[in-house]
Amino acid sequence: MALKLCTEFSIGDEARSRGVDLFKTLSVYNLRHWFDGSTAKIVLDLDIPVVALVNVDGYTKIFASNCKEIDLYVKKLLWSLGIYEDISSFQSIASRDPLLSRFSIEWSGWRLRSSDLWWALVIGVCQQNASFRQGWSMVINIVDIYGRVVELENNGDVVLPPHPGDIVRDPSRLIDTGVGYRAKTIESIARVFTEKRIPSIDDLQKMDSRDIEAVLRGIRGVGSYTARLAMTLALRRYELPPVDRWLKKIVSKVYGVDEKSAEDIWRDMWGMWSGLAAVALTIALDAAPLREALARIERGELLPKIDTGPSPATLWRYTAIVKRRICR
DNA sequence: TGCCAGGCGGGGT
DNA sequence: ACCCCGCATGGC
Repeated sequence: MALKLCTEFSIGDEARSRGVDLFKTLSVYNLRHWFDGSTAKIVLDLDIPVVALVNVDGYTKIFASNCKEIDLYVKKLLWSLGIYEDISSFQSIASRDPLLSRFSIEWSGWRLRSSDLWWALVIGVCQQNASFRQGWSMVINIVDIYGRVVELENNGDVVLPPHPGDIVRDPSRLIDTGVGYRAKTIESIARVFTEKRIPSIDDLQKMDSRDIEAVLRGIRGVGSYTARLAMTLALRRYELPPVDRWLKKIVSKVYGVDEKSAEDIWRDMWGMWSGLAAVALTIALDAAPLREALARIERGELLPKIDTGPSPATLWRYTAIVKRRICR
């Protein structure tokens, strides 16, 4: 399959005038498949498909098989980069926070780059009961095994994350990705999406956060953490934070509260930005495992490092972060 | 080597 | 409303 070049333009001025740092925005939580240090490949629609090439200088090309809805794609690109997201109130809360004040200044240009809802759920499931490294190695393996390469007119090619239909068609290969018992969950999510047993993104966006969470939790294997992470990553809905053991322990330690009330404290502090703040903290601490994260907080090391091995900020530099299983 | 890790659901109380 | 356990896999 080949996609046509529909349009090219620059978002550089727009990004600059809104204080958006495109390198940070494009590189964080990205993979080698979709970022090489200067250009990001952003999948705007997995069904059609639609792909944008965005350079860190802002120069952008949009590719699709059908260029009719180009205005919609441009809008979606700007939305997915968070260009128009006014995070000033997030930054003002962060400036008074012991964990994120430094991050919010040094990384003020970072915006969360949103992804497809189905894919965000897969990412969430891969983080369940696993370390950062293990979780992201699962994601990479899934792309390597199920991803589909499409050509971009005169601009090389791109590997698309698997379409849910690809998983439904042949779930057996999930075993080779190292997801273990999570395979069942990934498969049931894929089925929900292919059978359209879930409201459209537009309909979900009209719903209350609690209701969206309930819809996502209706999928077996998707609990509150995964549902909320997906809402954060795919819908830019941050009012319900994904609280895992990691965040719970850090919050209870740093703010001196019971682990049971960690979520309440976090939501009281961050309000509508709770989910974004949770993701920001993983960046600031390089997603270090709990013990190490607590030690870093103790030492006041609250900015991402570049030499700590795979981390949210450097993930894109790695092709594989753990050894791939040799298939029989 | 045997734990254990950014969850989850099912079963207990 | 809690608490507790098993669960695939890979890292240490």
